[in-house]
Amino acid sequence: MEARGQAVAPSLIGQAGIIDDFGLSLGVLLRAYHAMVASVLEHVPQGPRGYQTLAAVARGNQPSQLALAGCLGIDRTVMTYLIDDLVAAGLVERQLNPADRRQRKIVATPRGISILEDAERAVREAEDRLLGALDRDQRADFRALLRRAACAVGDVGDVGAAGIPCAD
Amino acid sequence: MEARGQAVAPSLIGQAGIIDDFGLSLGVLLRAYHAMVASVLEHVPQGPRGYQTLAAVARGNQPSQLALAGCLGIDRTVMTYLIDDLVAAGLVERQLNPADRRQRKIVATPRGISILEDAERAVREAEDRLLGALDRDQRADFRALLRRAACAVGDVGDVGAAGIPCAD
DNA sequence: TATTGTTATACTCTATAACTATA
DNA sequence: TATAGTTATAGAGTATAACAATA
Repeated sequence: MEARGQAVAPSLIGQAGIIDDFGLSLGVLLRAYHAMVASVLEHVPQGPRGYQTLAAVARGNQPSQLALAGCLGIDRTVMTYLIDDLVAAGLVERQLNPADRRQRKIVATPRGISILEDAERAVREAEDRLLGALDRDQRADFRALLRRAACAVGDVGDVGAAGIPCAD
Repeated sequence: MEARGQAVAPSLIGQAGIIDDFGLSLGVLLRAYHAMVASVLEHVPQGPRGYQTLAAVARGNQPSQLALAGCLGIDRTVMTYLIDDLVAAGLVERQLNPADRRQRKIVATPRGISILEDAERAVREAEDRLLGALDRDQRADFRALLRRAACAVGDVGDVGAAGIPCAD
């Protein structure tokens, strides 16, 4: 509802040497990703973030909410609300760790697993639509390069020494 | 200051089949980008966003704040504050368009151009550090694929018909 | 009547601090 | 004393609505 006349130009990204900014492209792509997967994640609370958390719960093996928050790069206070919503939706459960009763181990319910599997398919399709300008090989290349780059930056900083190395 | 013991794992991204999420990788990379360039853009108000706006002002030729906002994908109300700060820093000026006195054409000052040129070099170096896990050819590939993908999503929706086609 | 720019307001997301319980 | 989790509060960032000036 914004670009009506000819006054408002479309994105300048990629327009032959006018503006070709890496950060802007990254931001545009992430925003478009959020918009696209949001419409596909109606059964998952908190959209992409809830989906990523559910996937980390089901596919990973994190012993606590804190560990979960750490590996997703979000705050532990945010994780509380996130888990609250996932529990309310019946997708995960909080289990007390008998060995250390301060920790809550988050496990996916059967329903959570089922929803996740559907969501993974739908998200994958949305991603391919998002990368529609690239052909199959280019999409695969882009995914691989993105993964490698993100993996490397995820390892910098305070982790590293004690950290599990990024299996490339 | 978070991962001390062995309880908190580093990012799960890329860890051999545990979690390999496109959206998570994109988010991680953008956050790291923001952190990296922020430390490099001390002379540019509003960090990456101010930098992108300054670049759009200097490199593009947008007739109004609204056009500027449109091509950067931000709200016109945000653009007002952004321009306010860039003007206060002496990097751009508001010029009234005599042909349509509702519009303000934003132009870069000599100081703005100078700051921009320095910033562009510094940002480029920061980007290469960010993509340090990729070699030279891979970085070039990644930049090109990212640009093409972002360009395509930037063109969808309300623009398109009236829009300038994305010069690929 | 519609559009540009501004201002004020509200809403969302995230970060900080304080608290409880466990160790 | 330190850590896991929760809650409350505050701060960014962003979106919505109302307004003045101009077309």
